[in-house]
Amino acid sequence: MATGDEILDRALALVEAEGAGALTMRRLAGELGVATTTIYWHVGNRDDLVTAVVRRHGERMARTPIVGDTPRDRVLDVARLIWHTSLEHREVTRLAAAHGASTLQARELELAMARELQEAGVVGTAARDAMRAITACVGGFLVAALRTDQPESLRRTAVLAGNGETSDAADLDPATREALAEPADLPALFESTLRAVVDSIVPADLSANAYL
Amino acid sequence: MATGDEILDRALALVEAEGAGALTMRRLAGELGVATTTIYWHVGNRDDLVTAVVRRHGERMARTPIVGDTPRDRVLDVARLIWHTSLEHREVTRLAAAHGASTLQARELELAMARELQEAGVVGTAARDAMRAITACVGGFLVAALRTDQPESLRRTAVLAGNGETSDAADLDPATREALAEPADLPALFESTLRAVVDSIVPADLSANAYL
DNA sequence: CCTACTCTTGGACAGCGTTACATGATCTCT
DNA sequence: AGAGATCATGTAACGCTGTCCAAGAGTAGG
Repeated sequence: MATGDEILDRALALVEAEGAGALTMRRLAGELGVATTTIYWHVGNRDDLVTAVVRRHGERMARTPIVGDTPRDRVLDVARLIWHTSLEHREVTRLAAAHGASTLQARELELAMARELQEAGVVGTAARDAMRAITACVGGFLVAALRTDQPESLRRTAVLAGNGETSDAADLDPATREALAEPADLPALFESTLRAVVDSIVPADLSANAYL
Repeated sequence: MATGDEILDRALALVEAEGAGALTMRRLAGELGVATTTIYWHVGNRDDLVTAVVRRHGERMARTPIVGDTPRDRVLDVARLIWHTSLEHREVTRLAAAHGASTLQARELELAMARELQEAGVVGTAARDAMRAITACVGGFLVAALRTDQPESLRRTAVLAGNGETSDAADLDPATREALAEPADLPALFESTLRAVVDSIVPADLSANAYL
């Protein structure tokens, strides 16, 4: 009746619809009209469940074609793709992050990035280091972006504006203080930072295949 | 008997000694030789507790003096300081991350960074954007570094090496495949990426105060 | 003395992941 | 066709979690 695939699909739908916190064994079982233990039989642990859900989602994420004229452009595109899809399915992203399985979520896309790097002439340990640096940045911006829909008190704007003891930031330029109190344009910031990082790895010269 | 400060100190010690997962209301109460409800009376929610613990730790983090000849060097130093101290107290970092309170943890140091940026001539929204970009990268590398002490199966090396279905990565250069299977030198990678990001914001020319 | 306030406690509630065990269904082999 | 193994599910419990309520101690002040 309830195959492993059905369970995973339902779990994914549940997460997307009601947030990562809604994925509990009992809840999922109820959703499927089945006993909790059935999930254990088919999928295993909750850890296994989450891992499987994240992996499945990661495979779906990688179905978007990668565009760009030069290999370097395509590397950038993969990074943007991770950023976009992760934000689009933010609840799954949150689940993956809480589980420490973000790498699993982006696995397919990271491999795609490795392929594009290879076309750009970056292979071996250099390719690995490039990927780690780029994905680290993407990940960092992602957690920053995901903090956007959090209780106000923990948002960067509130924390840095210095609620309560305002004395800390007293020696800052008023313009800076004011700027810190309102949110930044994270997508734009992501784009420019990403370019800086990629440039430091895949120089723009190489993008035209001049040296290949 | 049990003041709020004592509770927070004990909680912090507990987290540092036995990990973020050990911070439970009952456990902490037992540690203090006190009923669980006492914590609620003094500190409040568990959310409040974690927030307070992270904030307290954040204040302690900011006691290290910032060094560097030029403002730009000091910006770099603050970023490295966040990186170092967060790794040194990784359990608190983990707790903060799980709580979405990383900003709170690094608040004091981020403000210090704002001060150094100001000295480098970066103010207003430019300063805010610079901080966000830098801290996003630091945060990204941190979550990557913290993944190091995770169960093997979720580590990047294992995930990307493609356990199970090895077909996915088949079209990659063997050298790249091999490199992906073993860990990168994250601290070195962090350093170079950080420099790239900071350079894109605070040009090295400015570091000598030539334009100020 | 009695009241008011601060602090602490024990005991409960609902929810969580997980397991041992029993039950029925399905299939296979003789 | 009947016996037995395997698969698939259900019941009920264990220990853990955060949280809250009512009630009790202790200590001041009128």
